[in-house]
Amino acid sequence: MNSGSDAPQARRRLPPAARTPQILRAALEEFAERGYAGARMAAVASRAGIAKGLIYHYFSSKEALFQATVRACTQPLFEEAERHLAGHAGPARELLGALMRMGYARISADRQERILFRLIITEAERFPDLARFYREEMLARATGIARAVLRAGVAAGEFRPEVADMPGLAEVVLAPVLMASVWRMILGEGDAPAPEAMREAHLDLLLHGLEAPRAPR
Amino acid sequence: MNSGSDAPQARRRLPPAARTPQILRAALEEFAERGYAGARMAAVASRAGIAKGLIYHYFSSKEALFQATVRACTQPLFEEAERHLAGHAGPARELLGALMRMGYARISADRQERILFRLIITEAERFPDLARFYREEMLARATGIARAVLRAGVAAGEFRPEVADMPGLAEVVLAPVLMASVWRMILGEGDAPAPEAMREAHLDLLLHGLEAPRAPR
DNA sequence: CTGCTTATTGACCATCCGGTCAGTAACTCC
DNA sequence: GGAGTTACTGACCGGATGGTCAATAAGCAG
Repeated sequence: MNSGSDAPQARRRLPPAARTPQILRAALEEFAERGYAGARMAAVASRAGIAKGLIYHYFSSKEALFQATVRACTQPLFEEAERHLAGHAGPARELLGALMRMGYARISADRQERILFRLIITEAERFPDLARFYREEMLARATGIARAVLRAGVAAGEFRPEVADMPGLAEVVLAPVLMASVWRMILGEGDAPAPEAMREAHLDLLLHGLEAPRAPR
Repeated sequence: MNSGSDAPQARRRLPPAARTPQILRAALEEFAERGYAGARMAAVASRAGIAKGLIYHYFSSKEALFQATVRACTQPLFEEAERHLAGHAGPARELLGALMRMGYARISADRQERILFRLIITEAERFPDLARFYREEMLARATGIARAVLRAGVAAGEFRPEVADMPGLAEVVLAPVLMASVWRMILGEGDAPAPEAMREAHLDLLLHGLEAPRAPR
């Protein structure tokens, strides 16, 4: 099914640097489809086009494979947003709009990211390492970006001064994007609230809610 | 473990009307802790203080037990909010504040509700019935409440007229409450963003973002 | 080509788990 | 108290699954 392009047909020796990501990709698919408990090591092997035993040559157990899988996916997640943030010069409200478009677009396009999020939601309680990883490497990074935008807006006089360091505000600003993703996981593409509508409403609410009164237009 | 109060010590015959909720409660605990695939029927039986076979006297399979478990929990979920909505007379912004306090308080207090939500997130893709149930009985009800508040505010001249029927806005308004719940599931009580801070920031953002401008821009 | 290293295999094991069933006893009705 | 109903038990089964290991062969150095 998945193995059209990269599955070896016969026994084919590969250096670990090539085999490892192949296994991790297969594992992400399997964990995503079945959850941790439901995933079968034999199915991971089959998706990767290798024998089950080989997985244990690279990962000591199912749990080790799971942790490695989650970690391997978060690398490129925030890079784009952070690049955007660093390179932006214009008004904060445009930056906000651009980041919002990026966030909601990702929710629509990137199924792997939703899947990853669901895995974290599902398994964090059982794997404290995973919860810590989410908190430090994902949530903190995301709220950091939101806070930076808020502060930039205040510094430029676009936003009300109070919003610069209001506790909980970054999380509130972020939440609808994430919930759009969650709803799409639960209900599927057809029945979930439309991300574009949410994005427009979200942006409208934020701009009216954050903006300093009598904003120059 | 859980069976301090209602677990029978020896064979004790109970009418189905008493046994069924006992099994459902045990099942909720087990499903919540392990997910669908990870839950063991023997553990459900043990939590309920009965033999495994008895479960199959009441439910035909693991899946039937799961569906019944989810359905049994949603009854009282929205009743309070809807009662509040129907009985309110004052300004919409006070109604909004009251509903917000209620929502965030529930997230803090009611662990079962968070658990239920996670079960839905986790398993909806595999059980289309469950997704439909969530859409119709939970999300639609919740957005309905939010929309009613928005319309009431517009009707009273408190909110900008555009917000009465802006597509996606009800979902955006709702999202932070739900994300507060999700974060609490993932990170636990200690490390999740504080619901009180989120509530205050959320309310502040909403009131500024929804309110009709007093002075023309 | 020869021999060494190690990536790779697939049969195998022990265990666990959903589901069954034949038997048992608690409760009810007469 | 006797008979009938049915809630209840727990041993058991078949299949699935995480994990092991000895054999195998691909690639490489000489």
